[in-house]
Amino acid sequence: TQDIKIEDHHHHEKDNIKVRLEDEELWKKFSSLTNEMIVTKNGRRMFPVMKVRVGGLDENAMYSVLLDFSAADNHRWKYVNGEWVPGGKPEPQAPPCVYMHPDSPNFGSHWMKQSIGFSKVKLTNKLNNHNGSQIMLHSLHKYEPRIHIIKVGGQQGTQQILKTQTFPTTKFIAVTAYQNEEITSLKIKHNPFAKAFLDAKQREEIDQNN
Amino acid sequence: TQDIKIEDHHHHEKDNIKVRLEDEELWKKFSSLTNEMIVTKNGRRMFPVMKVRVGGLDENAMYSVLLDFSAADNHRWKYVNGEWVPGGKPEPQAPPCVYMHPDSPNFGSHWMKQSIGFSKVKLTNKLNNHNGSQIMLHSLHKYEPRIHIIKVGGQQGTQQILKTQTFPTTKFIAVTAYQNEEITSLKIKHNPFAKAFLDAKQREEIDQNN
DNA sequence: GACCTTCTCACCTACGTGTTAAGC
DNA sequence: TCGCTTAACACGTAGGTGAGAAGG
Repeated sequence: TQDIKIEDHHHHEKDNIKVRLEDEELWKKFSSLTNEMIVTKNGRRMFPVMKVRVGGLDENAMYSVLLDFSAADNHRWKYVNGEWVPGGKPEPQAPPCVYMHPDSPNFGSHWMKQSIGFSKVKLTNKLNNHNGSQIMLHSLHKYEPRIHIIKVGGQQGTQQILKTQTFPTTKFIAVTAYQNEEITSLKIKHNPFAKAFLDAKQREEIDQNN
Repeated sequence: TQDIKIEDHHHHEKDNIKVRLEDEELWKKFSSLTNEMIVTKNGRRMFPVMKVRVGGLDENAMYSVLLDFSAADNHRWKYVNGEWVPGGKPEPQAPPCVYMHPDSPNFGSHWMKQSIGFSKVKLTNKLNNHNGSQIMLHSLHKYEPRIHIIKVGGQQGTQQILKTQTFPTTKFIAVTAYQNEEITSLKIKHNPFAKAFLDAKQREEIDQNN
């Protein structure tokens, strides 16, 4: 029966690959308010950061891990009266570019020994000639991040998508400036780089409660 | 005749690999004074930074690039009367650890498209349990940096050293504090992270000239 | 004492934040 | 005007320097 298990494992390699989102509680806080991500000319990091844990890879095989953003719909969105509402006309979506995790390519053992963070990816609203760290998105459109696991071939350089995983709680609307103040407060509260605004915001909230 | 060339290329793959040092003029300035590198408990970066340009790899094959430090001799060195002199007894050298460039493993095309810098490697005088970014050296011993090109095998995970290159101008003595003031001045002059001391030192030099 | 090592420090580099005012 | 975008800015994180005093 052990032989059968091993054979089974090899025949269904793809099915055994698991991709789990980390920090899901944090993502849910943002998601429940409709998450927003800033896009700038030079590119802005995501917060929260996409972070996944991968299992089921062959320790000695070579993989790349990719991140991209699928258009959640074709609408343009608008923030009116404290609510996000879809705009009028569906627009054709440009083909989404893809971000390759900087550790790529690497062995299955590398990808599985610790969680894989995408802190370095930058979201932009300009078509940049720059490096591969920037992904172009359309402002005021909704996106859903996706992780792809790719098997890196041997000498012939072939690449094959083994697994694609989406994460509904990580959906967001790209913006050039935050629309929902509650999103701003959550970002300031949890992102260490925004600590400069933490005390000020906290004081405001306290003042409002008095 | 073209077929012969291609065959020849494959038979002598190793011989075609070239590893060239960058910033050699800068290295020479330090080398002419006998270069020193600080080692600390937590690890200190090198300055100048080892930076090489590699050619002659197979674009689609997978390689890792390694850095280590061979003992230039078995002596302990001493700085007396403004000169480095070898100490008395030759000592057995511990096996040198090796630092793997963080882009490893990667395709030949990746390694060849731009120069490969080792800015992140840290030199330490303690056996650290830490990560793989630190290399342990013995203080007051002389070392010569080496670059290794390793071919990463396919499924079986084999690794084979294809090329080892040393760079005489990058030799240095590991120290816990700079001995030669001229080395200190050169480091301050060229390392951006030491800019805090640039003005002070410059003023001193100017004062000495008056 | 002489020599070498360790620790703390001020001062940088490098760059990630939301804010705000100006631009379109 | 209104809606959206841009650029300059103050204020953080994160960490790389040699100096200098203290330790061994």
